[in-house]
Amino acid sequence: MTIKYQPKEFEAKWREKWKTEGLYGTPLRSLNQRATLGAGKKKFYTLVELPYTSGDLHVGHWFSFTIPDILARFKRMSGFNVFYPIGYDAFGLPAENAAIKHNIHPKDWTLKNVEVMTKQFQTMGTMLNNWEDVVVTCFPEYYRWNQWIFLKMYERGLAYRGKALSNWCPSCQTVLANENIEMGKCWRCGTEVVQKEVEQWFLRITKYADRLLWARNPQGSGNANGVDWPKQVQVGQNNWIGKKEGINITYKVISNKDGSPEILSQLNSLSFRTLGQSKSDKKVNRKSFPQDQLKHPVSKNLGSPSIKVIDEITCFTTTPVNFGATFLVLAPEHPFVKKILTSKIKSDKTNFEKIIKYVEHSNKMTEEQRKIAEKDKTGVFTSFYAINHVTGKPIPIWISDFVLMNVGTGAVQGCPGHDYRDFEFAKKFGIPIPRVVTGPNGEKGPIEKKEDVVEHGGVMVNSDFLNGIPFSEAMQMTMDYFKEKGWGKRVVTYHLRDWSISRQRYWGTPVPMINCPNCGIVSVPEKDLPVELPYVVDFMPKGKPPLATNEKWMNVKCPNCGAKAKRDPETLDTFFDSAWYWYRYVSPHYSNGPFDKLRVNHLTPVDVYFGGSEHTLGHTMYARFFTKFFRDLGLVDYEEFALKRIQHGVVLGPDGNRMSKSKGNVINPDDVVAEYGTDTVRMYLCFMMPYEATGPWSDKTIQGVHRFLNRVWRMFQIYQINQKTENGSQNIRKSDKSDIQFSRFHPPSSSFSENKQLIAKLNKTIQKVTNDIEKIKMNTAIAAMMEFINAWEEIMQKLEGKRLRSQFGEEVKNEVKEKTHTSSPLNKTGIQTQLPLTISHAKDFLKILSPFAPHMTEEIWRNVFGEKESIHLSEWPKAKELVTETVTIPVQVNGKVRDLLIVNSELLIDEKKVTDLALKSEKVKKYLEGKKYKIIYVKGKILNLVVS
RNA sequence: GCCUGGGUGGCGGAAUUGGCAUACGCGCAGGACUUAAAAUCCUGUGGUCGCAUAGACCGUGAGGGUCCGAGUCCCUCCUCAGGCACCA
Repeated sequence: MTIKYQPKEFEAKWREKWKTEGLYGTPLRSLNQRATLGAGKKKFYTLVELPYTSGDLHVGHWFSFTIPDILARFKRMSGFNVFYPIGYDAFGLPAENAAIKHNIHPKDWTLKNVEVMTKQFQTMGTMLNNWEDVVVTCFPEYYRWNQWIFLKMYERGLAYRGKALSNWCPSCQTVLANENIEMGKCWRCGTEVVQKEVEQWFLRITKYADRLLWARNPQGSGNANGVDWPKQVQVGQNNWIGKKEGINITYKVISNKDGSPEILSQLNSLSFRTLGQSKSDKKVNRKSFPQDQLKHPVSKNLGSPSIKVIDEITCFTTTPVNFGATFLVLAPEHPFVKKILTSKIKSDKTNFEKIIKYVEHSNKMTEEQRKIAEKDKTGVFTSFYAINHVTGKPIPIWISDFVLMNVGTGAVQGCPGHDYRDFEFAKKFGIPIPRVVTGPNGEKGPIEKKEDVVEHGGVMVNSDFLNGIPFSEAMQMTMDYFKEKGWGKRVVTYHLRDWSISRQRYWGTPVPMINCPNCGIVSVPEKDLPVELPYVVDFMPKGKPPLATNEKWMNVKCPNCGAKAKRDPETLDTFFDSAWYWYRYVSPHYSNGPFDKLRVNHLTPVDVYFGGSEHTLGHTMYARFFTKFFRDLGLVDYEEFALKRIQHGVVLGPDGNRMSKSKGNVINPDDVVAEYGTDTVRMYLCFMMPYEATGPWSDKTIQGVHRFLNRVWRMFQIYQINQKTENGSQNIRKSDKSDIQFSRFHPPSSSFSENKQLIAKLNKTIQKVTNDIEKIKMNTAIAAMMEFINAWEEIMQKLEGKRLRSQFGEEVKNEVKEKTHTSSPLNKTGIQTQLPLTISHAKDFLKILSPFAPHMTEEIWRNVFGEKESIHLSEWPKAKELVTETVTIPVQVNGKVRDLLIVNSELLIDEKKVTDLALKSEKVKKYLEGKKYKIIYVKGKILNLVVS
């Protein structure tokens, strides 16, 4: 062992040793042998989102795996049976893109990456413990169970064939992922991408919408659904599910008897009852509707010989402010629009031209583009009118792309006085904007500016029988009223849509279905699983899915009737693969089902699930969905698969930008490991920022933790108890001056003179580190250990200094100077160093550092202290409650700190004594000067004297 | 736009949840050791005014409020980052 901290000399050695000693062997094997799985230690399942097989491991992977590794190691030392596995998410588009671009088969590309990444992962020194049984989602052994799950869903009606809008390249004849669209054009051929309805497989996740909602725990523990997940996820998912209670209102669309739309003049000539006269502020009883008050002329008009009802349009709304509804807007894909386009319903000629143009234009835009609000509202008039039920007036029907077909009913009623979006639309197209709700200060004037719009709250006005009723109550009344009148139906809608899972791609799980000319869609029988992905296909897009190019694979016999049939050439979304993988981790080679129920019962739910915040809405929700489905199958007996979720941030490049090859700001972990060693990189990733934060890599700050490890390393040289130094300092290199300088802490023999203060500090540090690891605050845990080393060094220096002074008087300085010049100064002085910590104390400190710096601590543990068994199998130290003799109490006068009192612990209870002590202080006296004052004393914390 | 989370020294960030703001680290300045540099070690380091290791005042995005006491709680505003389903 050399004095200088040179991690390269031992890090690889220990990793090798740990492997041969089976230190991180998977606990799964022993599970098999155990008679009862529940016996023995408590389990702790630490899970990190499985990495995608992109090739190079980057420093972000280190970040996401190192922090959980520290928790896992800590838990193991604390007596848990820890399961900390890994696997690879191996299917997906990038593999196929690489294939297209570089002419490598996706499988070869992926497997090569698995190999490279595994090597890199292993230099991280994590205790990941399933390398022999690593799960790779592109192996048939794995995706076989994807297919099994799909079939189970199909059996239960949860998987179905449906249509959805997709990005479509008309030239390549294929569906494109968003990432394959550049400036609205296909990445390969540059053709303009359009939205096209494509038939595909869906999972009925909407059936689980209510179960996926996060409900606050009534006990107010902060937990929801019995588990501890970030609020960000709970709120985000609930918004995404978007449960809304409202009403579907059906409007009658009218035209002339001959079908021509120009009826406005006729309508105008009809007499309408004037509504909207305020009926005082008298409250209306909810229960009694003014059944007969609204005898407006609608029904009469509808009976008019010149007008007929040609269609109905249903609008969904949560806020039926219907006295203020002055128009309807349809999505460009709305069936009514289709009827106009196909001339089933004839609109005015000039409008017809405009409508065709408008719809064409909006088809080209992706939904995402359409959602970007705040741009100018656009739209065309259909030339038709609907009748507002409560005002009896005809209101124009428009088409606009701000209305999305798959939200609600694809048609909205415009109430411009109480909705900003409707207001803008009405303003732009000159549609009336009546006020039906008072403003925050009771305003009743006309609505002219955006600021006048009232979206929530207020009291109804100009609304006939609703006048004077508060907004939300009035909405409920309106809904009840419409329901009673048969004009609408109360409905619950969800923003969540069914999950489209089929991809017209090669590199994924084949959909285990067969299209038979006689029987239609037929499941592949369970016994025939897996439907293996054929190696030979043409994965250049040519108007059909790549799998369809392998005739041999495509042609099968129908399992039902034996007729010639075709396989489904589509593959499953990779989110399907990752929606249940942690169950497979538990029994990676199990062949009687997706997983071994017995093991799953023992090891799950997952105790902590680490991952990126980018999966707030996608992956984690699908994973929860699958868990609930598994519960319904009787495979698990809980609703939530992870008891706790922690989401990490991103390590940015040194320039503060996201790391990317093109920017040249990528930190390659291999490089930094070569420079500082694994332990330093691990420590730095913990120390640089909180786990949830996002921030830049710093080449400077990493040197700080390296220095820290260096100091720890050197400190432990004192405990070099196998007396190497007795035989001279042959291990000290003469050229290495810094080592020699350090050697003033390096005595030939030592005695212990325990320092109470330092031992109290050690216990505090153990406590702090223990708490911080539990809370995943690794940065402050390291800070605490740094503080401890600072204190330790300081005391060592004092001991050293004291002794030197007493022995050599004023010549200390020269002595020290001389020491640094000689190669074996200690022999010369023959100093006996007093150590403030015993070996067992020192070991405790080493233990709490070991999850962070596993290699260095192991080296010291075994080589300095001569331990036979790994430090990582040792027991986590327990902090002792040590009562410190004195406590510092700040004394404030009028809230400003004026002095610090050092008070004996026993006196803390006694307010009088503490106050008396404070009053003796000159610094405090000065501010009191015989004035009257009030005493506020918080025991053991602070004393505040308030002068009036 | 909506939602979520932030704004604290030159920088990354602490602060037992209302009790000494700036722990720990980086950087910087000075010193020791070196022919020199690197490395290492020591000292200092929020701002303003002081001969100052005397002291005073000001300081946690802005403004107001509650309180003996506010980075922390309340109100109004400014601002930044992330998310908003065929992306791993």
